[in-house]
Amino acid sequence: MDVKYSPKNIENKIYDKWLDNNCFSPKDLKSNYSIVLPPPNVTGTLHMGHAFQHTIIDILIRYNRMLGKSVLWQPGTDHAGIATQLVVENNLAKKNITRNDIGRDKLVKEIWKWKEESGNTIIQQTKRLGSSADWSRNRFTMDEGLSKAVRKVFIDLYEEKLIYRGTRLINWDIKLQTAISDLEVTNEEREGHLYYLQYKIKNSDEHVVVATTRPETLFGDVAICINPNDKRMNHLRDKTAIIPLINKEIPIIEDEVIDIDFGTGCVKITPGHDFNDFKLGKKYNLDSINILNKDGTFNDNVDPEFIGLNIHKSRSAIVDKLKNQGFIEKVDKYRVTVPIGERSGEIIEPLITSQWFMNMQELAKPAVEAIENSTTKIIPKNWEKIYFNWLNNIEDWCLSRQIWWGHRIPAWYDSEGNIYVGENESEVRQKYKISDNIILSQDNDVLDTWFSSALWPFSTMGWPKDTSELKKYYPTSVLVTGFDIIFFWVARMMMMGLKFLNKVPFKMIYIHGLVRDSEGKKMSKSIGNVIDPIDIIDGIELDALKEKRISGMMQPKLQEKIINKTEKEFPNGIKPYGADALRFCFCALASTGRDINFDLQRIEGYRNFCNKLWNASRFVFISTENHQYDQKVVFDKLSDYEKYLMINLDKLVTEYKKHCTNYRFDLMASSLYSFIWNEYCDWFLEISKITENRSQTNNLLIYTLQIILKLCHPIIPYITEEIWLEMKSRKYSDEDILMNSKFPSQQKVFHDNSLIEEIDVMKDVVTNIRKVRSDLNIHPQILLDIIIVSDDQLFHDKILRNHSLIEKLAKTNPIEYNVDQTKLDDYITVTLKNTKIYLHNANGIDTKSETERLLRKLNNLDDLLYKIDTKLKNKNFIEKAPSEIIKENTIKKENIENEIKIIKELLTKLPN
RNA sequence: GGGUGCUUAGCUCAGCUGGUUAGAGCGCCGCCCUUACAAGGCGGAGGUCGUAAGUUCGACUCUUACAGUACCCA
Repeated sequence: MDVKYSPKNIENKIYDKWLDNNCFSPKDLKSNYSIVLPPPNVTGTLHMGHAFQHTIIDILIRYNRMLGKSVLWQPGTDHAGIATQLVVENNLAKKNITRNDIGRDKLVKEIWKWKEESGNTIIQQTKRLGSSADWSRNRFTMDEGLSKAVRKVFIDLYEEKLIYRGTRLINWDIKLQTAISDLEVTNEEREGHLYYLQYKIKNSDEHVVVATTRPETLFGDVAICINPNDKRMNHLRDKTAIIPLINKEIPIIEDEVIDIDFGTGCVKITPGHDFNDFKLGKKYNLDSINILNKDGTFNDNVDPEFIGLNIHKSRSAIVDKLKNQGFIEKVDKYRVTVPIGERSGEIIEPLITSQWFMNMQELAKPAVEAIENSTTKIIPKNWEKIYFNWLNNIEDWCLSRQIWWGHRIPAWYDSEGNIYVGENESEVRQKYKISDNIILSQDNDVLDTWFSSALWPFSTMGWPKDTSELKKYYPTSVLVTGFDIIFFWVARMMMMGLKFLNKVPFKMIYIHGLVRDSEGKKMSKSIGNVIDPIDIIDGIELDALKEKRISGMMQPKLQEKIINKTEKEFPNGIKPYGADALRFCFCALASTGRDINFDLQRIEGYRNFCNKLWNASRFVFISTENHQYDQKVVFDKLSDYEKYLMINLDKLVTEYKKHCTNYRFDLMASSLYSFIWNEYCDWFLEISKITENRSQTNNLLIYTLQIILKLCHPIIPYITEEIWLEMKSRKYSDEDILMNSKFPSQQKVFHDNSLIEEIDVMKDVVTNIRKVRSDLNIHPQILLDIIIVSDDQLFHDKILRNHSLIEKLAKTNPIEYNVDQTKLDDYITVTLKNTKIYLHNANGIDTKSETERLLRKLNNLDDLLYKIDTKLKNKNFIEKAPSEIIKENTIKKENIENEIKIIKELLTKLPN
């Protein structure tokens, strides 16, 4: 083993070793465990969220593998329809080529080419994290098998009339010229205006004033609506209004949904361009008038002056014209909510078009029930509410997208517009008995990307074929994913799994939080606070980091801001911490599903932990040179401390398992951390240096290290595997590869409480002596003269039995006991319950600081005593509290009083 | 507007079904280069647990209100 721990030198080597030994593919064993990876976009690069997710999944996977299960971790990528097409289109645009120049087939070919070249970036990066997914089974949502599954689901649902074609209002992205689902639209609040428009009343001099944030849609108005309870509006009942500019007559209708307090209490109804109005329009059987072309320009349903102009750009022109003709009463400033397309960043227009939809209500029911009756459990439980809330108010899903990259809808039309759905054209002709001379053309649209992801848990396992994988690994054990895709993905997988396999896709859904920056801000390119996990693993120089963060950033102002921020936060760039430290860090931060504020300082601590483990291992190997290792540990023969260690080691295994099954990775990490650092290293390794039974202690050093390595392996696989190599080469283990080794079983050791107490006393005595040494500034090398006086025989015996440990660990001369106390005037004292520890004042001890120390302690004890005393004097407490608690407090009080007495006595003895 | 979290040491977070002298890591202070590790050792300081009421013998923990904050939905 290298003297220095350097992750760079071991990680790639170890990963290759695992690959060479085919460690990632499932073995054929009795019990099964499986996880499907949420497939990242092919266009994506690894970010902290992925790294966090992979860490958690890999911990579960490696742990269960070591428990002796057949474990499948199914990886893959998602074709990400719009995003991927955009990437390739943008590349073409650099060569001044548009998609229409080359046509559908060629564009799709280009995208496949891009996918082959660049689509694996994220997979390659992922491997750096140590992820032990079965890469040989890597799937892509547009693979032939998965596409087959998509077609089957579409056809089956169509035949059940759960998928249908309909004309209705959908979210239309003007820039991308495609429909998008409501989930892909985010609502942003922006500074805007509320326009008060006057509509003339027919056959009258009156007018009605309508408040609207979108005056330009008035060409599509079909009614004006008032609240029937609004007395101010009585004169308007049953009247007809006239749309300004185009002078079209529209009725005034009444409905209670109208908010009397908004604007004037009158609202214009534009069913063709507003979702609420669309519903109202249906209710009152009103027409829907579309005023837009697909590119967002006005069609000929508007004032001729505006035909062909972009709707967003012509608002001010329309407002001007209205103003000039006196139709605008006033304009107020107003916060408006604007729908924005997630992909394009453009304002989304509600538009009436013909699309494919999936009827969700029926499919949602079993998905709700599965959670209700705990067939699938969600952890943390509070996400269930969100899940229910969405599924219980679900709207039909708009499936079709007007793009070219994706699963083309398996529907064909004849010249009369009849629809035929089937596997392919010839199958359709056969199925519907269509003769060859009738021309059929396939639907031009593709399916929403999430359609194929919804089938992921079973399409990756070969469905619709009845495969052995499905039998073995479906339902999967757990889904590990972020809350942001509960709707997009998790709920839809539940629906599809239940519909087509009659079984939930996973038994458990573990929802993890978002990884944010150290200030709790979302990591985003535009804020410039993104950290690339690879940079944490390999390290990065400041200049390179700055360059990376501003690349592709157009605004110089933003660039400057990001550069300043980066220089401030990482004045020396980022050091290479290695994948293990990153993983341990994520593990330790994965508490109860809340977001993680990622602080680099924290990772440093875990890199140090890896270093500690490395050096402790080196120490073990150095001390056990030429040792004949015996796997059997005979508990009875061990020294008291060693027994104590074994009991605690066993406790650690138990806790670890508990935490892992409860998905409390933070607790898992901290119990490992504290045992290894605070017990194994701080006490055992030190005690081992002064052992009286070298061979037995050596054996235990190795034994404990082996278990520690196994427990650590799921979290920090690289370093543990590397250390294991040494274990193996010294013939301390038969197990070749740590990752394939057997998880430690709990040992049947004695649970000896008095032993635990005894060692705790020993530690207490040592710590107290060290405390005084430090307080009094005595050099660590000087051996102290110690006298121990105890009123408590039991306590005294415990100390006596461990005297040699105390002497060596606290660096003292042989301890004396119960000497004549009158001789102790020039000693200072530490109290420990009923016991006094005297240190000889031979080294010019600073009595002033000693007095201060004692007074400080006395103060604390006084406070404590007061608290307990008031409690015990409270009648109600004595009457109502359980006797155990009262007893506990009484004993506590006695101890404190005793201690106070001793300290006071000491203070009087101290020379001033 | 509706909903859901969060608020504990300078920072990032634990604290299970109410009874602990309220914990950890990092940071900070002091001493020490002791032959596994200075990416280290030993020791220390630091908190009226967001505010206010309530339930209770007893509240960081339960209830309510309020404040701040974050996110989701409309």
